[in-house]
Amino acid sequence: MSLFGSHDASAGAPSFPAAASPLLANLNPEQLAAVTLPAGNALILAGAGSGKTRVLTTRIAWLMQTGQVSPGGILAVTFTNKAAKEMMTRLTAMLPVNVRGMWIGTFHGLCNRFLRAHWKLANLPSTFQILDTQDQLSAIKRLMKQFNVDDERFPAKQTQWFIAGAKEDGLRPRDVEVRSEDDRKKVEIYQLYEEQCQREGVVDFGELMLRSYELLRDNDPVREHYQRRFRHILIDEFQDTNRLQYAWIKMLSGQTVDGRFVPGDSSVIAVGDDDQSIYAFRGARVGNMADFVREFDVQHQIKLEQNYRSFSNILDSANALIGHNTKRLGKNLRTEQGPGEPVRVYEATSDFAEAQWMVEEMRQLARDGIERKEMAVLYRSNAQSRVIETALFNAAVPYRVYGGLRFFERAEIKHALAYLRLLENKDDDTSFLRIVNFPPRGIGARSIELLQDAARAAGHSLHDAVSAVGGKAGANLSAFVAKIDVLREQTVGISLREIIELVLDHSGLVEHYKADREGADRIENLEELVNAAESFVTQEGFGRDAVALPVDELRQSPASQGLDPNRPVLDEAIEPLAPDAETGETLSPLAAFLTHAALESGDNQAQAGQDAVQLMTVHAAKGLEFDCVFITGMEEGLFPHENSMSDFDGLEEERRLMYVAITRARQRLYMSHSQTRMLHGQTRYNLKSRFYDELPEGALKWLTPKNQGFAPSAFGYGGGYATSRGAGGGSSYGGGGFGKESFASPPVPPQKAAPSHGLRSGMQVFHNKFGEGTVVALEGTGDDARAQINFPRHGVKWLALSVAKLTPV
DNA sequence: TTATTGCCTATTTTT
DNA sequence: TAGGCAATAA
Repeated sequence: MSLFGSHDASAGAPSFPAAASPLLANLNPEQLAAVTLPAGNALILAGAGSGKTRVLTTRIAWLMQTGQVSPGGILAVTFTNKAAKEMMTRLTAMLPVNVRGMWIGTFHGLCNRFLRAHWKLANLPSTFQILDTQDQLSAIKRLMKQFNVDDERFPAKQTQWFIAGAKEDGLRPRDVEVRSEDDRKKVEIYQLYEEQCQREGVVDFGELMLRSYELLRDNDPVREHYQRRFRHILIDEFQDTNRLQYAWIKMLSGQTVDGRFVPGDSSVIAVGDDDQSIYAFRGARVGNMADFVREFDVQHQIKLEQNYRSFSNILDSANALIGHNTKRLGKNLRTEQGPGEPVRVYEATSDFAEAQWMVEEMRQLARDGIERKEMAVLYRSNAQSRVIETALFNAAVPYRVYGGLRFFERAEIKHALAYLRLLENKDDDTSFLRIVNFPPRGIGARSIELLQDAARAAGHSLHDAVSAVGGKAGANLSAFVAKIDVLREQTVGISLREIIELVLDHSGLVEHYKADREGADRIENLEELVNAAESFVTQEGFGRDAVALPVDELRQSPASQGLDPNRPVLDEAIEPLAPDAETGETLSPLAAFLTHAALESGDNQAQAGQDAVQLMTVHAAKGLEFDCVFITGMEEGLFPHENSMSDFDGLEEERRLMYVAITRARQRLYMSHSQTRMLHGQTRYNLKSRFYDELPEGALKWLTPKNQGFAPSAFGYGGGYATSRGAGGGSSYGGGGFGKESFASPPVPPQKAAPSHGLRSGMQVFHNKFGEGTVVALEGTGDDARAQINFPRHGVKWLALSVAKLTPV
């Protein structure tokens, strides 16, 4: 196996001369090698800021331009809709190709498209709806109530996690290993949930993947068709794939013979960065990268290590930090840019002071001509944003917080969508229940219970069981169902926009929110929904994701794609596979829009485009870059997060997270921590993050004196703090070429007296019964003071300091 | 049936 | 501290 490192990148000599295409201009040797890889499976290890997306799109364009594949022969998978869109935009800019007909999208988007085309074989109704996480949870809650499952013992959230996890591992209820009574119960609920979904014609996210995986697995003609068709498969963010996604890729690109996977004729290119794997907590398996190399008999591995984003002080910090991880494929970023500014480190006395300092620093940066949208504040957990927001708000600095509710997740939008979904699929009980009594129309819990009983008895959906309920409840319910049915009839033959306007008018939603004095925003959002639908119809040609491919598109000629017709296209001879076309080949605009809404939850904040400081979690920052980055809350227990500190893998993931945070910065990087912090309404005293110790001293500049950590002799606490700005501290600012240094408000001594117990997190203590342990967290003062201590032998415990006898070691 | 109070919990998140 | 959710009173 040849390893194309930085020095012998040309060993991956393209079979097509580089000069032949302007596409290949300005690629570095590694990038060029990756773009022009010969057919075969390959792994591209793409470091942060190494031009990964460019390589990926150029590869696709090059393959098509050189006639090695037609647009229909490409399968490109990304993790987010944003990435897919970006890829299509860039591709369009490179080649006059109809990207809409191409199979470029997220795993879920592509699976949806596949299932829409083969709904019958997949045993789904043609109108199947997609449950998002919220819908799934409420479906599970409903089911558990119906079957009287003890929700103390089996919290709905946990059950949801169990089901989603099983599906991600490709396990149906009968495949799940049962090792306890609780397991048995959970599997039983899983089974019931599946039956409920099937009855209602809905699929959750995991089901989209699993169902299409199984269809490929069990249906030879279908599998063989797609295997022949997708000659080039490219997967982005491979380190984030889960077991099922990996199995899905295998299914599309080879066979398993005698339990052993044998790669097929297609070329699979996996692009990823194990150092940026930060989603293990939700099922991502970095191990897929190593498995891929082994199982796909990878002949070519290329490392993209040239970084085009950051100065070397920043990169050196990132490299040094991630070097402390043991489980790595191995990679080192380098840059041709100079050292740049040092990484600035600041210790504040309180989270409030930390935010204050940051605001001042930002003002200075702004005066130096940095745009606010080029400044980002990163934090480990969302709760940390509050103080920062307050400080920014008080200083009248515009800011934008990422995270929180997205457009299609808002309650009013979900209500409106529920009406629309019910028009499309009357059996969707989740949607039915969401709106039977919203706006309130006198249908309470009792009526709904009656209806559910009737539905269960008759084996009907709630919609169909209404006639079986008598009395006043029945009358109300009938009125509701009649309203829906009338709406459905009225929507025939009118545009999507008109359908939505009709529903908004007749559902009473708008009226309801008008009566609410805080409903103005919600009405605005509902109006925005009309706009969203409108632009969906016009821009997206409704339903790139949702529409089953017209048969013709499967065999577009190169000429019709705007490509050079003289180039040989190798896969033209594939017989098209007709979609299950019973109800026509395309979905109605409404159905397509609903799919779009479920698969793409939309932006989380509308006021984009404004020049505002960007606030987000480190996770949310992945894939983004900024001129200036502040990493805040660099404290033990926060970053690394306390819940991750106990096990080795958890800590390594925290370190990767830190690595992601550092590599977001182009020019300037700040890190800060605080001596005290309000968390959950209590003051905590955290030690500064261990990650500081893993950074190269030479790349850092401490704006406040570097605290020596906590010397046992200073057990009386507070030793360093009040004086932390002491002699000569923090004032040695070299004014770099970046602008003037600023140091606005010096740290203020803590307002509150230091706690008398003198413990600090990170300290080693001794307990008579539990032995030696490490202080993880502290809270409260006086008699209420408690310490959370990790005892290697007894686990993590909270101890009241007024009771427990602890001695420092 | 609806409004209110009180309790509980509290990483990271895309599809 | 604050938000979400469920039991409780009107």
